[in-house]
Amino acid sequence: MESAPADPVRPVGRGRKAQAAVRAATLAELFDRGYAELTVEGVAQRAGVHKTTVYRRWKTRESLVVDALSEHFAADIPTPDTGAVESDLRALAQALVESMTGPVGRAVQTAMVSDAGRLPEIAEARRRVFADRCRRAEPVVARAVERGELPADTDPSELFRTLAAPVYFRLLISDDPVEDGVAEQAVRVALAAARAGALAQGRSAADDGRAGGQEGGHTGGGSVPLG
Amino acid sequence: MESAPADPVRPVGRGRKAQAAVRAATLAELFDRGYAELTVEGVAQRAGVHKTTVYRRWKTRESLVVDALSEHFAADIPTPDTGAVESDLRALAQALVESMTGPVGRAVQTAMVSDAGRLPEIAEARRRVFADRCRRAEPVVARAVERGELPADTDPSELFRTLAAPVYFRLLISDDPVEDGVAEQAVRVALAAARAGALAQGRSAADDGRAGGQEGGHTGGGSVPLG
Amino acid sequence: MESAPADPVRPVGRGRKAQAAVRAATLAELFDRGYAELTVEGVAQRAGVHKTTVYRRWKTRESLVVDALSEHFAADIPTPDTGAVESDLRALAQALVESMTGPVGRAVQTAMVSDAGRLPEIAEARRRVFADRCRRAEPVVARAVERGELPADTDPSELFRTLAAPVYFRLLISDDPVEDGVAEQAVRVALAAARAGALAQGRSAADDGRAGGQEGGHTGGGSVPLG
Amino acid sequence: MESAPADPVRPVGRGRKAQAAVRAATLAELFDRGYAELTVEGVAQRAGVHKTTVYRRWKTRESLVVDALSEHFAADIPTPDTGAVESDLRALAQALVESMTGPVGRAVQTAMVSDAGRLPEIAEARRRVFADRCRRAEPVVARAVERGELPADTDPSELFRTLAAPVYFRLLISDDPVEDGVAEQAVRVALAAARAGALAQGRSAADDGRAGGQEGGHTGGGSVPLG
DNA sequence: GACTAAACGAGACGGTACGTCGAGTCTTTGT
DNA sequence: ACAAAGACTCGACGTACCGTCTCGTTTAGTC
Repeated sequence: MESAPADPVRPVGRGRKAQAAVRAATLAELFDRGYAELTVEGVAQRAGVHKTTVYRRWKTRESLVVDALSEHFAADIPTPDTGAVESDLRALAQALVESMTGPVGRAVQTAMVSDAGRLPEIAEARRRVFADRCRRAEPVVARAVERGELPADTDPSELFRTLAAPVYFRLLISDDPVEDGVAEQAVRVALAAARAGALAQGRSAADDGRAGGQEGGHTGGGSVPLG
Repeated sequence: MESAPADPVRPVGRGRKAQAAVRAATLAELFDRGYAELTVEGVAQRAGVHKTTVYRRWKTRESLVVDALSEHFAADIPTPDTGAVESDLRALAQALVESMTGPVGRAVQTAMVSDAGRLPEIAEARRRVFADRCRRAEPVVARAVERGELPADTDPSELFRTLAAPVYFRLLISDDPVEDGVAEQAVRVALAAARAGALAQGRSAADDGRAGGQEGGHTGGGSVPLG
Repeated sequence: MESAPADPVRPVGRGRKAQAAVRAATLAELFDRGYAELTVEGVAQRAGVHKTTVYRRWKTRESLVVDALSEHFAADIPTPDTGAVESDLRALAQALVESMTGPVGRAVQTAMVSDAGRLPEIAEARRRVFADRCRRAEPVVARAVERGELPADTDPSELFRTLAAPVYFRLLISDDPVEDGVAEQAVRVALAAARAGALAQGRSAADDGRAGGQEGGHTGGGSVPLG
Repeated sequence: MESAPADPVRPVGRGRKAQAAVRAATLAELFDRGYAELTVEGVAQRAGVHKTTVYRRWKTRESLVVDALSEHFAADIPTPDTGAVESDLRALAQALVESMTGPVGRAVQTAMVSDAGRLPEIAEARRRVFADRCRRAEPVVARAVERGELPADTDPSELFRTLAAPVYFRLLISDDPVEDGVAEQAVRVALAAARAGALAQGRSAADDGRAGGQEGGHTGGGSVPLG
């Protein structure tokens, strides 16, 4: 997501530290003031760096935010294999909760659905992340079905959504606290639903049929006569 | 949220129409460009009105957004009473889905969790709305318990959250489409979970213990050394 | 200078009083804040009248100022005839001094050379006033010459200017006080100069030769490349 | 009047030229439109510079005007010593005339008595300039008295005022042309008056007694009930 | 250990938008 | 009919930040 992060040859020295400071400052400002109120000058000042130093590496305010976030929103959840669905799901849910508690995680998640989420790169990353995670749930479900713990037609994506939705809902939508019990509760609900066959494939009309277009997504679209 | 929207006596003339136009333009800009990129001049131009006319009634860009949104985020969901939990919940879920599909609903909901959600009034409203809706679920649950459709200790708030979370998740977090099946699916999941006793009161540590403070909420807080 | 000041028929009632109040308020604002800082709203408020009431009678801020001043800058100096030049001149000088001491006189005179003086009507009036006054000096000089008090070729205009200049200079240019002695001093100087033949006609190249053009007058002119 | 005009080290580059252009444009606008109609945007445009560039160096419209004028209103008149009063005074008068003919001089002088003259700095400068010039006349008078050309009690300040008044009067008050003969005429009048003892010290009550307050000066004062 | 080239601090600049004030115009309401 | 009230357009104010640019000044890696 950066010009040449893999090339450790040239900018090893002084620049490296400054870059890290700027990225950290960006996250901090994102947390304190939000994307809309984030200013390059504020970030620079917070990083103890001059404005031009920021602009030297990042063309725009947007790319700065994208870069600062991109370090974190790829922090991936592992695919658990504990031998039982319940503990598998618990591991998944706890990993989710942990990834979004703490200042950095919170800042990143909040930013992802805030106005920063309208940036194409962020929107793309968000979609990719959830697609990845849904796919990550597939082996878990497969194993559970083999073990006879879940119905054969259980939809992994739907299971993952059911697991993740309450966590995100509490954190980003309803401002309810996200505490330990939340993960446990999500597991219970998802498991009960899955066992009851409520997460069977094909029953949801919306399923995964969102191939292609995705017009009118989060980023809004053309002019709409709302009035 | 307004001085006297029901009183058509005084400001009937030119001002009334202009106000409505500005509010509509604000929502449209919110949808098209997002809160961060919304400019008063853009709104004014879109409303066919001069910038100072906007500032006459709204002190700041923020209050303009708050006012434009406040007409819609109180659009309340009715308390259904159809004689059966399933249809009650279906009515609830469908009302939710309907309230956030269509350009206006989408713009409002997106704005609520975007940077506009950091505005104290918006954050307050968001919390109030969900608290209201949770309370709205109480009679539904009570009747279901009476009818023996749900366990006696079913938590209405948790039920509502389980119903609402997937809808909001798809719309705002994962950018999945929100279609007809989504409401139905949410009902199935919530019902299965409730029947399985997964939504029993007291089992969730986070329960409703968020009395008072709610410090460190969505609006971010003091400076945090993220780096 | 007004639409119909001589017609006392119609606007006797409420309007009459309001007009006077506005005019007085205009002078007061002119004195307190100066022409550049004079605002119609300030005048209206000071006059206890609504802005539109001012605009009903005066098309522009400028015409308001012109009208308010025009009552006073025509307040003419009488042509004295006391039987001796010295006392004639003294009467003239004292009339001048009196016309510009006191708040109103001071406000009017200051306004005349301030930016209000760029208004064509004001510039015109100023020129007319001084031309009139120079002409007013003619009989005084004629009689003095007859009496043998002054040289035959004494220029009345020049005499008047010599009399008036120090008074205006102190009031408007050097901010020196304009007190009783000033008039007396001006008389002595003018008399001494006239008797010494320093005010003889034709000696001043600039004399009254300013017929016509008057390009580059007080009002400034076209664009000049000063840099 | 500037930070370090003699130090050509630092701001040599782009800034220097822009500053000069803005100052020149300010004078030009002052001449063309007057102080009251002078706008920062107009000045910026005329200087071929952006508005914010003007505001970067000058906090307000007023300080811009003050700075632009301050380069010129200190342009001092030399103290002549030609060996004879008449030629000394002639040199003085001609220097005066020259300093206020030509577009820049005219603009500056006009601005000094216009509404810009209400600015404290301008008023102060105006007073200081005339005080300086009066003092400058002292050695001229002293030498003339030694030579027996003028009465011993001749007041230098009064002499200077008598010399300057007609020039300023023609330029700023009566809009008469200021031509070559004017200086000559002023010298004749001043000389005649001085020789006749009309400029003796102590005879003018107002003399230099303006110690202290000087309340109600050119800058206007508190609210006065003119009506 | 001196040299070179990059990265940096500093800050002016053209721009866009902010939120405010005042000029004039126009419409509505009350008398 | 006219005056009070006030909403509206328009233009300028003075401010903050954006992103670009050009200077000197470190300072890191090389010779």
